[in-house]
Amino acid sequence: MDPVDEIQAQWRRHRPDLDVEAMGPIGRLGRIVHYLTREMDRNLAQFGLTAASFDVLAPLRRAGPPYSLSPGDLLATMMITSGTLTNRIDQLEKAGLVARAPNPDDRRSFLISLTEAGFATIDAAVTSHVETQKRLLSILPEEEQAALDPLLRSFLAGVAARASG
Amino acid sequence: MDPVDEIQAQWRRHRPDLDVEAMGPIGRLGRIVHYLTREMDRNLAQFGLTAASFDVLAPLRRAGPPYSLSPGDLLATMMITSGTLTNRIDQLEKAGLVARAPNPDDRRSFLISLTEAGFATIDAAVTSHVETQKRLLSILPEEEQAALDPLLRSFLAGVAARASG
DNA sequence: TCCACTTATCTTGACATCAAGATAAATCAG
DNA sequence: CTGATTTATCTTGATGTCAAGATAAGTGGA
Repeated sequence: MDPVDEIQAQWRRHRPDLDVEAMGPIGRLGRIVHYLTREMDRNLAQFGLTAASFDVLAPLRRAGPPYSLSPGDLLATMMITSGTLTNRIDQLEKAGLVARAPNPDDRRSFLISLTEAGFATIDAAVTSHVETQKRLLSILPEEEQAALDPLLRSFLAGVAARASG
Repeated sequence: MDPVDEIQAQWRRHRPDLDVEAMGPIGRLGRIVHYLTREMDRNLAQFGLTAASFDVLAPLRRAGPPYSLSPGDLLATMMITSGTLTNRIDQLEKAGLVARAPNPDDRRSFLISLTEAGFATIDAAVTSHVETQKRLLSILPEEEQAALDPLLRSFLAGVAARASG
């Protein structure tokens, strides 16, 4: 009886007409992600970053030289609204981790680039970040990790297909 | 190559020293939950609820008669801070879905109860909510659902043990 | 060329959340 | 019984997010 089982049991007692089967896996997914997120956030905080700022710096870093992308490029990878991204870039610009420059290809747009400080920060943070992820995933025995990933792949593919197309 | 694979491939090219294996399953978990959450939120919105308000009303409903709990009882089930809960209860009270009454057992505390309107709202919402969950989970073929849940159970148990004890 | 339409980004206003601290009541040791 | 500590909830101030709309520049057909 994990906490999700308890919740299902309560519903079964007080709303026996409901089919609460799906609540099990979906509830567990949510809780797992909640805990993982909290740990990853704690780790990033050591570098002065939040998940939000990490998610802007990381695409710039992994894009390779010259470490610059337009807000639109960033948005495409990020499941947030444009206003949120504007705000995140503002904060990172104030912190000196990125710089805005005019986009020579499109005067409506900008190029957001890592500064030297931004490069150093994301490089150190991502090194620690992947170690944290490895540690968190290793909570699950290796055979179970191996069994889990194909299922997540399948689920994500289905869910994304339904969301976008 | 799903979007998470693309991100890993970029890191491997530009930071070949990193072990980005764990990013795969952890990234997929996050994205799956993001999509599921969005769908569930949309469904709840039809009842004038958010995930936040649902998460207060639901424990009251499944507690059974007299459908009342203290803020502390609610907090224990809810992974949020006390200030957030205060605010949620304030909103629900304004909306007429719950009522605050003094707690006869402890004068520091209150009893939060479903009003008639609150009861009707959560009863309709949860009926639709479990149907939505069932529909979302059925994106995954049944054998894969059956394989997934034990893995999530194991992962949640490990992660929760690490978080709390 | 010109106008309508689309695209890229930013702005505004409302709201939910958290961390930290305040308040008040309960508990417990002596 | 008293003072110190703990517990339960609320308050405050800062921040991040979104939805909707504004602004400005690019695009394409007549």
